[in-house]
Amino acid sequence: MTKRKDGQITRQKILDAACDIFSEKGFRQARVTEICKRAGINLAAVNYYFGDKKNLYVEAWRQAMDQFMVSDVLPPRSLPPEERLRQAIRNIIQKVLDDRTGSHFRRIELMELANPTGLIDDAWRALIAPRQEEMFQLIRDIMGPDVPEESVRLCKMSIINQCRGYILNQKSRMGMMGEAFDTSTDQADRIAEHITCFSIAGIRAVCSRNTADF
Amino acid sequence: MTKRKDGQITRQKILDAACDIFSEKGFRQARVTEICKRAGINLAAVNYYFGDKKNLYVEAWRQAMDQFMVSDVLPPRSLPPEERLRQAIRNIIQKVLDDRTGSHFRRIELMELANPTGLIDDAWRALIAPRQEEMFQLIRDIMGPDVPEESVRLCKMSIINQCRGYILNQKSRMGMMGEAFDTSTDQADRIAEHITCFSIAGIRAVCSRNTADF
Amino acid sequence: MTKRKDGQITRQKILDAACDIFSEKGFRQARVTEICKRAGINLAAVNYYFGDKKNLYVEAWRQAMDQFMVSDVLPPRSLPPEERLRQAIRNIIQKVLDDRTGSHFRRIELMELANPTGLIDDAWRALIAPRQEEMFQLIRDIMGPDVPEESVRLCKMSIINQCRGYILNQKSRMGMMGEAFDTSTDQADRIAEHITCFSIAGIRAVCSRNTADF
Amino acid sequence: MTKRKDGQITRQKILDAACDIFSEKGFRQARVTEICKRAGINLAAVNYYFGDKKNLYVEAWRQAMDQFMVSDVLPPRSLPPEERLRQAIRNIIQKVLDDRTGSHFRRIELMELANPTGLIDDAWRALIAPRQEEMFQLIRDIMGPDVPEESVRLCKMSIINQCRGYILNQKSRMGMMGEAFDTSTDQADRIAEHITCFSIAGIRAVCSRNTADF
DNA sequence: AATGAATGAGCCTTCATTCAT
DNA sequence: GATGAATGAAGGCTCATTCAT
Repeated sequence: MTKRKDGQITRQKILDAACDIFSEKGFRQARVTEICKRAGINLAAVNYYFGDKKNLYVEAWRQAMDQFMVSDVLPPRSLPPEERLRQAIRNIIQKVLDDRTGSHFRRIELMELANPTGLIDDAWRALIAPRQEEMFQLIRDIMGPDVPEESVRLCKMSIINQCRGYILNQKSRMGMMGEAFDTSTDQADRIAEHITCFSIAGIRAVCSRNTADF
Repeated sequence: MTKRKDGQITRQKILDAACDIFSEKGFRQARVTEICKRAGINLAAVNYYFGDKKNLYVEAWRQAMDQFMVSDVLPPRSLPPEERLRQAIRNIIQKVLDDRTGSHFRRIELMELANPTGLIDDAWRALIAPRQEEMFQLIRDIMGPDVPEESVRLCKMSIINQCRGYILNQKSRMGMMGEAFDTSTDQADRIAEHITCFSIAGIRAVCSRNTADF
Repeated sequence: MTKRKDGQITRQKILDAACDIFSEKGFRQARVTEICKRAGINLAAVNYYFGDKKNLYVEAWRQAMDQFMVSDVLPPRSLPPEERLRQAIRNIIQKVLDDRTGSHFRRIELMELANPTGLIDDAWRALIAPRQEEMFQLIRDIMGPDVPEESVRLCKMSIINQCRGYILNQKSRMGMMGEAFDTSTDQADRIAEHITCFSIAGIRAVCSRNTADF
Repeated sequence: MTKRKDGQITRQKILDAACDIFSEKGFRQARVTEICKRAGINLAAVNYYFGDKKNLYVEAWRQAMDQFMVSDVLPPRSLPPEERLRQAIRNIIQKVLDDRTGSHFRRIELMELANPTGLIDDAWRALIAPRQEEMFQLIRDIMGPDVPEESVRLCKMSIINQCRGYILNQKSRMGMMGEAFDTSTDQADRIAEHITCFSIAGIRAVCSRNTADF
């Protein structure tokens, strides 16, 4: 019994280390050796528990996704849509700027977008795509039913892309240009508030442009 | 036809192939073998012309940068700032969505942000950072002198990040969610127009929020 | 018999093969492939056990040094200095002419002198230089305190160089000029005796020349 | 006519550079590229003038040998043998310690002894071995006709090895142990004088030991 | 007479994976 | 349940050599 428990603990340590490394370097650049070293376990254990690197990646991604899902509660529909958007954005940004497990999901997602392996496409489509659909609906609620679908989609892209950008900024000194953003919680809130304010105005503008056009 | 060509031609073929592969896969994941195969030359020629992979990367990046710079004329300052922003965004988006050489620069930049090698930081700082400064000034012109610098920076980030996101979408089927954006010129213009409209409204909102604060 | 052995055994086999090859060909000209072939192991095992070629070289040198040190007991100080010199020279020559592990240390040292890598300078200074200092003292004991230091040093060089020369003779047919020295133990003793006799007389001559000068 | 002259000049430049590099690094560690760079000529010229690296080595060696021979006039036989030995040793040491062309021959010889290629064995046997025979005779003249041949040979080895050692000392900081020998002409004379004094005494000692033995 | 261009062979190293215990 | 040992495949780099002009 205790033995099994140890096994699960070891497995978990590998998974945690894998999340760290994969989110930091992406699938290909991550080294199995490095993951094992960080986990403090034997190199062969990866094969023992996960078969191969690819499967470890999928499992790590699944864990990151679960951790993300658990804490990613969308704001209650009773709130006005703008307020729901505000909370959603703050939620995203806080996790993006969180150096701990909070950013694993978003970082792996980004690495996968930048350098696709195709290994997690299916899981992504099954579990994450619906979330994006919720974001779509949220924006649709703000814009009203009359604007064409493409406009809603473009607004959704604008918001998601604004948030995603901050992942990159954490990874490279290049993006900074000496503008040392400090990523404290306070800063996260200021960024989130900015994106919210910026985007709500953007949405409204796109909205009225569309209605004006027709 | 001749077996020993001009040399500059061969060099150029290597460089072009390198731009393709590096922008597609990033420095580490790019294979010198693959670059040579695409260029139709011997593996050792890379050493002959460029010394090593690192230097080839730097040279490829330099070429991508030159190609980018040549066509990246900022709008004349005589135009009102909003119009200049519109043109600047269209310029960026068109090149981002251009499958040919136009997107090399932005793609390599993205790969470098996601997986920094540090090899091009210096060139980036020297040549690209000033461009970002111009974008900063452009937004400052729109916002006026009274808003705090952080607000201007955040707006700049919002715009750049909106544009950058479309590079990711080109690389992965994941981001699409079946929303097959066609990346024709027409589509590029629609996206650019959206970002412009969205962002100008965003900028103004942030602007008035700031002045209201004080 | 078993396919997976103790590991230390394999490590030792690599090390022994490395001593052979490195002492025969020097660092640069030695081929890791050849070492592995001689050790009967896979090429990648070098990386597994030693990291890289440089480190294997350092470890091989260390082993050669240890084997050398263990049997390199200086003659007891109770003996008259001439007798101590006689024993020291015999000790050196016997190991120089020993085709087995005995000559590894001196051969690698020679290769390093002829084609320095700099990889073993530190270990050399720490462990071997003091030995040379002992030889210096031994000669100083013979010469007495009045001769200038340079004379002692030159005598030390004369003795060491006489011994070293026989390493060269073993490596090339060129030096032989058809004078097939057989390197049997008997021959080693005759060479050692010659060098001793030759050198003691030389030392005394230098000694009296110096005292005559003053 | 002038063209041919240029050709000879180029050929000579290659040869001089080859002597430098080969004597410094030995055959295998010398790089054709480096030789050409030092000669200021095209890489392919080596093949044009010399066919391949091996032949260039042989030719470089031949030139070094010629330069050596020209200046290596043995002392006149009219002098007493000890004086002839003194001059011969000074001759060797001066050239050994000469950083310019003087040391090429001895250095290449040493590298060949330490790491034989076998490429110059024949030339060595034909031209150099006789010189060693002269040295043998010189020592024989000192020792007289009664000592066994092996004793003469061992004395010859003692002298040659004493001289050879100083080549190694110039190449590695290791051999020095902080005893910075300065290799000025003055120093060369002191070393030569030491070896002479040391060796003549040594020869005599061996001599009398032998006669005493019989 | 001379050279720029190009190549092939070989080397060291990395790394995921497999084997035997 | 877990691990130390070992390996094969592949990558980047070096370098002497060859080719065409």
